Amino acid sequence: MKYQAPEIERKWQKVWEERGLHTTDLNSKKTKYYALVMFPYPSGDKLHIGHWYNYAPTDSFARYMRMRGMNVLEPMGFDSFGLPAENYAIKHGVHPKKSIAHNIATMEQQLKATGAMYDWSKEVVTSSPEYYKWTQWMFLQLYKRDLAYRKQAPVNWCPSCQTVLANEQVQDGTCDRCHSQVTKRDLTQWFFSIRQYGDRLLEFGGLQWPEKTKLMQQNWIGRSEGAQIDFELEADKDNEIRGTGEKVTVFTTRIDTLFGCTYVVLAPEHPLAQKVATKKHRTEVQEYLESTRRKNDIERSSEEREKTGVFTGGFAVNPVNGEKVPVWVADYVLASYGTGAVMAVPAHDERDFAFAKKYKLPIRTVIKPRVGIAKEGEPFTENGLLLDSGEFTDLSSEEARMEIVKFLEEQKKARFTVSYKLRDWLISRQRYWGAPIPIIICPKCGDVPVPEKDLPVILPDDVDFEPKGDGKSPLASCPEFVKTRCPKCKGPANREVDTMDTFMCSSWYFLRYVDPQNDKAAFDPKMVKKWLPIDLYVGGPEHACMHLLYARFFTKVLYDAKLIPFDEPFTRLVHQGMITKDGAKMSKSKGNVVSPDSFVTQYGSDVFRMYLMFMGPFTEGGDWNDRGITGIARFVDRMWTLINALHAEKDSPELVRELHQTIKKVTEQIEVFHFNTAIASMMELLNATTQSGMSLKSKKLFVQVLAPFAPHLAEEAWEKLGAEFSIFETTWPKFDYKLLQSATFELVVQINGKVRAKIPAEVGITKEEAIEAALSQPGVQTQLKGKKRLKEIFVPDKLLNMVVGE
RNA sequence: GCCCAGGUGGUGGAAUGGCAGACACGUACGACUCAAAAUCGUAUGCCGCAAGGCGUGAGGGUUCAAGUCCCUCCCUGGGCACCA
Repeated sequence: MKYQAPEIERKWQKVWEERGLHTTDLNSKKTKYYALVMFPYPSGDKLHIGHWYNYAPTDSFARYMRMRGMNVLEPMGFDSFGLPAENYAIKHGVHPKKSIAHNIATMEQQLKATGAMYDWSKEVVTSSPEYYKWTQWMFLQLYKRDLAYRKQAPVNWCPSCQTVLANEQVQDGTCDRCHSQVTKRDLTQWFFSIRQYGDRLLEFGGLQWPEKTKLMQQNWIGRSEGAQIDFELEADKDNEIRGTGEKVTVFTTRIDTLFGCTYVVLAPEHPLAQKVATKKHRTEVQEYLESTRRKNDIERSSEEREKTGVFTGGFAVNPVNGEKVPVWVADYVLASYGTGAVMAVPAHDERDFAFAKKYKLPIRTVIKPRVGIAKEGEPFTENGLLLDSGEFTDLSSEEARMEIVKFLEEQKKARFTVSYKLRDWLISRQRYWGAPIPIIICPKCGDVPVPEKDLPVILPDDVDFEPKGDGKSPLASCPEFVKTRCPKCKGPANREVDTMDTFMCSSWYFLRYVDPQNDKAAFDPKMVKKWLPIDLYVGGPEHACMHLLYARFFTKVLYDAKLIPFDEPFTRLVHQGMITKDGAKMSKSKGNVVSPDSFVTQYGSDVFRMYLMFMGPFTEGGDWNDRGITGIARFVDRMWTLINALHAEKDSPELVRELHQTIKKVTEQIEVFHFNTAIASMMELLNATTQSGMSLKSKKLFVQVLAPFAPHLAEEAWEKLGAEFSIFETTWPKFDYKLLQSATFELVVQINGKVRAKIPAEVGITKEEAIEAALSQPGVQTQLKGKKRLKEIFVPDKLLNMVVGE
């Protein structure tokens, strides 16, 4: 009798829904377990293999936790604002509101067909006014805490998406959505001060996160300890510095090399770059500043490109020895990092060295290796001992870094500081499909936040949302939206027309799931206290330095505002791997997309999900292969045959041992997301029953263990075996250590580390007995002929290694 | 360039320092069948008729014993990239 997957799956999905099996009672006294997957954005209208690969195994884990007695919450929702949804709408000539409603409806049906136990009563859709009202409220909380500010700055601009991008959304100088080259624009934009949280975001105490992800965030935050040093600018009758007492502050991590500084470099955007230029050099400097402004990031940071720069004519004074050094402007110095100015030490820095060589600037060695000598013709960039450095000579780099700063600190010419690569989070977007920024710009009062009682600031429907290439938000062309009154002075004012980065929506959605219908608050603090932080969060590693960082930032801000009692949102984080086709990422443009639908129709969702889990370790992903799925299909059919076969009277001790080994293995492997080996052990157990069959009692245990992996099959089998609905309300089987023990084992006999015999032996035999047994083996005897026995290594109940020599 | 992760049969992959290749795909042969498919059974790392030998990217080392630990190098994937 073949297992009829489609019918049976439909049957149980209906029963589960009717009986409300997947509706989590948030007020239950049972221990809570919050299992969450990163919610999808409904930009296409279908679930692809990546969704399945992410969601199905996570659901299996959640089902397992449920059987472990936890009150599991597994919610689902849609991240429906943003560029992908908007671009889809533009392409299909539909209003995004319509297209996402359609796509969500389709995806909901497909998600239900996976058989996952999502609690749809807690669904969240971020583009609904009921939701984005609170996203805007979040903005106001940050604003209140002085963590949101508007500033004119050079920002990343994607000419194709017609919007600015956060630093995190630029990859290799291109837009992470459309891969167009990103250019720079000077715009006034809203930022969040995530940099202020740099140090706290570096802490991962107690979090079960992949080391790799923590490292990626640490590298992205890029904390460096160093010092700022002030170089006074030499007054020159020819420049604008004269009489102003201006100074250049540089940032360095290598204060120990200060005596080797032979020039100072300003970034082209540095405010002093023009001022310091003398009359003679002014034209040249101006031209250089112009030319760098025209270049994009790629051109500016290209490795092959030679460094360029110009001498300003100005000089700065090295505070440690009063030496006058020339001031240059060069675009190898970044305006956005440190102070936008550096002291150049060509002898001990690769970049300064290359620049000094090109422009024939002096190179002065002030650090020597502790042992040996430095290589000729290249900079020595490691720590060492100081040379020709006045009273600091002979100190180690480490000591000198402390001493020199202390010395200059007394004269107020230096101080210890910390720099971060992390930049503040730019959240303004010049696009239509997002939550409007709740700010009113009043000609009298300036930026005024929209009062909380006036939220949400509704995104108008009737707007020509297609970008017109003027770099302005489409909302700017909607006077009904723009024209408003200032909440303070009641005079006429304009609304901010930019919308918020979608990452704002996803930075707090996990709080909303536990109280999704609340129209008085973003969430009920009692519910959040009970249900968060999230026990398990599963999603792709590509979010390491975006969503995951932003969500941590938001959580810390809400914690500081005493709105929530925890400051880390995700206790355990797991990344799924990527499914490829012929080694390549699946994409519509490559035409190598594998659709789950036909496989689900043919084999059922149980088989499909189990195959995805069986392919390899969950975190590794893998290459899709049509053929392998038959292995799982056979397993399911044979399982079904076993269920329906006559129950054996009694199981052999070996089969009982095998059963308990399987329970143990599956339990252990599921905990660490090694679903592939868990399934393999169930296959072994099934293989062991082909001759003997299985007793009813054992079958039930077997089916329970299988349940998280093949929920429909298990529920049907549970019924077939005469047990009461639902298998998911039963308790996960325990394995019995006593039953795992065997009276005999196979003694492995090695000679000089090579296996020469395997002897059945009784558990607990002594070394002497083992040697005796080994010597009786003909194979061992041949190997020992003419050799001297030197010693034996005996591993009880496992192995005997005989070491022999001539 | 820097920082991670990884390299195991024809394929996906498995192995707390203790039998390399579990489990599965594929392949071959057999059973069933008029036949095919499906199913079931047997075999399947490589060389060799065999005894045996060789095998976890390469080369060294530690150890009674190394896929696993250490060193050097090569390759693949991911992240960062003029961050001073």
